[in-house]
Amino acid sequence: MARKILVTSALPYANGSIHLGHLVEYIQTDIWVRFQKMRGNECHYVCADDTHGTPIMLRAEKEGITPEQLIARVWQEHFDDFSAFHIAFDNYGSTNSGETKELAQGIYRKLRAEKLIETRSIEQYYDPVKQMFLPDRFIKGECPKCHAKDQYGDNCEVCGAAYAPTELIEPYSAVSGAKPELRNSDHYFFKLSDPRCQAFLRQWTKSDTLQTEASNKMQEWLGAAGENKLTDWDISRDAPYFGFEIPDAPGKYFYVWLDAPVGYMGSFRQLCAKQGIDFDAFWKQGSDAELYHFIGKDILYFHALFWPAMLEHAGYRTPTKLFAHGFLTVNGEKMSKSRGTFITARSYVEHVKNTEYLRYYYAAKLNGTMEDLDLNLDDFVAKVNSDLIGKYINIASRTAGFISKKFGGSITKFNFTDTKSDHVRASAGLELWGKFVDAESQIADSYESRDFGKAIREIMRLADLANEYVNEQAPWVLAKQEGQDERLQEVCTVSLNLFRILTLYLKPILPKLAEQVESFLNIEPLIWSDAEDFLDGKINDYSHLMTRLDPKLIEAMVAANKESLQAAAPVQSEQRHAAHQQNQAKKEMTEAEKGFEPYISIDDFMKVDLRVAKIVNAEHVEGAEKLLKLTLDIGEEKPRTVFAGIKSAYDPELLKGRLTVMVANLAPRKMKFGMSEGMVLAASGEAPGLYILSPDSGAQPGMRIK
RNA sequence: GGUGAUAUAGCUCAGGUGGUUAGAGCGCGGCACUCAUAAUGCCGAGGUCGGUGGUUCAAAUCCACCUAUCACCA
Repeated sequence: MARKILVTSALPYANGSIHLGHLVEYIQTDIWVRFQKMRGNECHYVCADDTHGTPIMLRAEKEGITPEQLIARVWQEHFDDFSAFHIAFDNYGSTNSGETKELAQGIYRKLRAEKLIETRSIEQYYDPVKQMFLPDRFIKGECPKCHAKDQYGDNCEVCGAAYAPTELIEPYSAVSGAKPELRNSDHYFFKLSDPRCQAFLRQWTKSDTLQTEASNKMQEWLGAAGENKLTDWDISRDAPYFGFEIPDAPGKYFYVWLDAPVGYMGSFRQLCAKQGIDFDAFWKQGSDAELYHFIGKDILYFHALFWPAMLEHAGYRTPTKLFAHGFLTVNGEKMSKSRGTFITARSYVEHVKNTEYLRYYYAAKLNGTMEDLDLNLDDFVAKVNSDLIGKYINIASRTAGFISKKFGGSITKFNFTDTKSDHVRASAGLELWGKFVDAESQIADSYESRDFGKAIREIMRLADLANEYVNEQAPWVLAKQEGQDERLQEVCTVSLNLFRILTLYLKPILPKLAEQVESFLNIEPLIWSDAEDFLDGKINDYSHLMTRLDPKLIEAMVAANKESLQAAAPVQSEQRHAAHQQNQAKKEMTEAEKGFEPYISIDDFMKVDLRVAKIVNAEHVEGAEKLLKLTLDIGEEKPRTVFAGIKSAYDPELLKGRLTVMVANLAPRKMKFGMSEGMVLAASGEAPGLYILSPDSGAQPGMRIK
């Protein structure tokens, strides 16, 4: 029975171009969807542009257009990019749609009725000139840690420190340049801390909906039962904001991350209207349809916590599974504008043109886990050329000519239900053909579990066998011999049938090429259940199906992306920025470390009780990555126990008996491995290396340092 | 600082539950072939399976520690 499946990819933000990193996900999803469709399942693939939020509003303003104009333009760009890579959405919508608005507001109303919405006054920076509240990324100032100028409000790009915007020194608005002031405003919160949400999520995240790695991470975020690690989620933003107004809350808008996933539903609703699909059959609670979200591991938080909690308590079904993938690296490193490896989809299309090369390479590397995926450009060229052209295409290329030239396009008519009869000469071929057919279920399993790399390894193994077969049969020899025509025709026919099955297996990855092959072989569009079919009738003349990838094209593409360095749009993803705000409340409470004061008084210094300490014992701590457990004698009756993060630099055996310096009046701190009653001082800097202090000879344990 | 993941030939990667000389593709060297828009086949060289220590008759595979990279959290 055909499965009913709804699939989504994450919504790209309408503030930037699609790049090769994005494409990992869309290509992965598209391959999976095409596979499901070839299998005869009812599978719908929807996506949309994510269009709301302050960045969109401000960018439109900067360009002198309305947000609607901006998102319409970007929508077209995104859509064109996806089309070029053969990403076949059944509907590509926008979160700025009537459908999404209605659904988002409906979900909100239900959550409110469930008493899961709460208002609370929060204080945040306000731009008095622009008259708007400022998101962290739009506040700049001096880093409180390293004092680098012009750093963003959430973290410092120079020293990497994370902090709250209120900690910035001399903050200013990145929008107007004005000095921001703290103001209060009522915000709406989704009560994720509610016991109902906690209980639901605890169960949901463990119920086989996530990859095991992802599930483990979720348990970390959820904490142990009763730990109440989840904080409420701030879902409102104050006007002016480009988004949907919150019902019964004038001037308040849904935070962009509230309506982004609802965009999946909105886009699907559009598809339902177009094709007469029953929306509720897919979304009502208890639906027997399958729902899968392909996402990057960076947005797991939203999809595994907020989203299912929203759906559950608004009366909808929750996702069947989340498929998270890793990030893309290029040549083993993060994509970099200065190295020219931050490559946009458009730039790839302009330089390389054939997008199926990339689909193939990504497929070869995808395995269904959250591991990062490396696009090694040299390997890319080598793999595409040898696998696709050298092995696969070559099978057709080296045999089709004989069929055209000698037999006018006619292939041998085998009766394959009768393989035992008189086809002795072709038996080697038939046996091989049987192997190809038998590989079907294993390849299907690999596709189903998103281990495309495994599928490709198997397919290429078969392609190798096909080439061996051609070599053994040597059709070029047969062609020169008298009276061997029938055999020649059979060998080429078998070869082309092998090629046909390989094409079928590769079709989810190479849909365009498969179409060309179908037209060359003069057959109907291949579907999965056709694996056992055999060519029948005439084929068309072979014309080259795919040419080798010239490494010069890659070089030119990298060079071109280097040049556009200046035009760099912010790489920072909206997701990260959004995820960050989630931790904001907690961070402010814990009052992160302040930057250094220019001067402190001697009294301030005297507050620190520094003592010479003798290390009487030092040992490894089981389960600790970086800690050593030290026992320190500072002349007290009982030695102190201190955990120090110096494992990387010191062998505990060699520390025993040494004198060092400790802070004796640091408040004791309970650590996972026990109570730490002070701290040992050590020097470290940018360079690797860690150095504890030693007093000059003669110092005695317990001496005060002042 | 904490947690987790990864580390296998020059490159990219496979290697359920520990068990004969550790695999593939590409690249490289040699040979063969010439049908195929230089594409194929055969043979070969290349690895202390990140390091150290341990468990075991036996470890790439299990354990501990160390190192490096990445991610998440603080």
